[in-house]
Amino acid sequence: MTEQSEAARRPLNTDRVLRAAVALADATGIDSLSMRRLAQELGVVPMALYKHVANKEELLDGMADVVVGEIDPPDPDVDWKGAVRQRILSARQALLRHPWASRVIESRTRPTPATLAYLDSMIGMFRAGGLSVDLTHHVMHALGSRVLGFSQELFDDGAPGPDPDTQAAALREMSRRYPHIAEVASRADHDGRSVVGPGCDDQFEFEFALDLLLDGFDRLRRQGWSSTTTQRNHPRS
Amino acid sequence: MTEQSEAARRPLNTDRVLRAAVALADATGIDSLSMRRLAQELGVVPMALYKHVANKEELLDGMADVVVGEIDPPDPDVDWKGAVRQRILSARQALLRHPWASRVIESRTRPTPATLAYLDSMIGMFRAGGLSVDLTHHVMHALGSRVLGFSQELFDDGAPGPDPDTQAAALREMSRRYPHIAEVASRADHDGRSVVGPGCDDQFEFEFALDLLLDGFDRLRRQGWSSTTTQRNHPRS
DNA sequence: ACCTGAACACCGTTCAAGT
DNA sequence: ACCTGAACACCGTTCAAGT
Repeated sequence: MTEQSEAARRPLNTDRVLRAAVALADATGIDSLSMRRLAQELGVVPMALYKHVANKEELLDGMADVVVGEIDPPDPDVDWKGAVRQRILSARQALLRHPWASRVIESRTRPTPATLAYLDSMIGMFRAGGLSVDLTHHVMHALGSRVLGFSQELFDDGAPGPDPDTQAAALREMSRRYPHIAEVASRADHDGRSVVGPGCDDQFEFEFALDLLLDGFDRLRRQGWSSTTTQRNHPRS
Repeated sequence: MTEQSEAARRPLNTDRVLRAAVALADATGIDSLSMRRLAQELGVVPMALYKHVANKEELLDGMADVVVGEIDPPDPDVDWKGAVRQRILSARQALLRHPWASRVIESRTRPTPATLAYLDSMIGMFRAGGLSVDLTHHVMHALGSRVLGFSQELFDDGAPGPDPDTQAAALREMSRRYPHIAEVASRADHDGRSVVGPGCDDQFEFEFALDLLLDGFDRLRRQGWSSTTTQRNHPRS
């Protein structure tokens, strides 16, 4: 499209690569985003990209972080439920602005820094609202794909992992940077087993959310709920 | 792997192609499933596959249907809530057996026949349970990714669509085959506008489910809910 | 009429040769 | 030391040539 305009001659950096990739995916779809096409868009030889991103997966990681970074910070002047509600709706808007983003975020096998920061902050909102660590944990699972357009369970399955020492160091570093995630992750369950690591009983988490919804449906059924009696904040356009 | 064993010499048909594709994806992951690799597995030249599937997208459609076809039918001897619960947990198991399936199903731009049949039957369960057409509609949206591991909203955005006549004929055929879907899809909203087609207010549906969950969380918080007091049907293995 | 090998237009990434 | 063109090992799909 833009074939090496003057602007494209500026020296490359990771940020410029990422923003160009996001713009290209927005304009032409994620399927036509290739390293070669992106390089061409930047007026650069394909190999030049590999100095700023290790490979395509890392490019996609960075793109995911750009989108997650667009989510509004929490509003401190609202009660916890309202603040969580606003924030999740803001996340939804970010994903709607970049239709490719849900799929890219879902396909990440490791959480990216911006995603971790977002989750940490979200957990902090529940904790500040008075939810226990235990309840907050299951609540985060229950929101699941709703909180970001992806299921956290995808983050569990993974590579063999490094030796115990580096793992412990990584955990300390993680606790420092994301204290709320650490608090939830290190809770002990009622058997006394510590549940850092493999951790979550996915079947339990799935049923927790499923039953919350089914119970809610049943309550509405008994009340004779109808959408016509519900106020719509955002009328159909 | 198997290089044209005797079994592979049997004449090809769509079913055998699909089952081989599912087996290959199960064994080696969806990323290494290519037309060429699949052909090799079947002891066949790549072009031979194109007599049984039009292209790779159609292959993926067929694979999605194989997985959806594995979901158990509803149990007629259980109340609606229990039956829906069982069925969704069965869907979850099917997806867990084929880790690639969620992503493939999510990436379909058009619903496949088995998916439509599953959704139709699921809607029928809610209707039989006494939920109104209106409530059932929003309930299906609320379950969203939970009902199948994908967000139905993905089905909305799409191609230009054929001329009105064929469209009307397709709608009649659809009503005959999937009566419950038709009933929900053709409901009139309170403005009197008929909402076949573009139809759903996604923002409303998203908030409907979000608020059901948030209200549920708040209720549990007030009750001092703890996971240790909750019976786990499926203890951690 | 059917089948298929070769070819086309792409990929992501490696690597050795050039400056 | 840095940069990059060519090459490698793949893709999905078309198409014309062979039977």
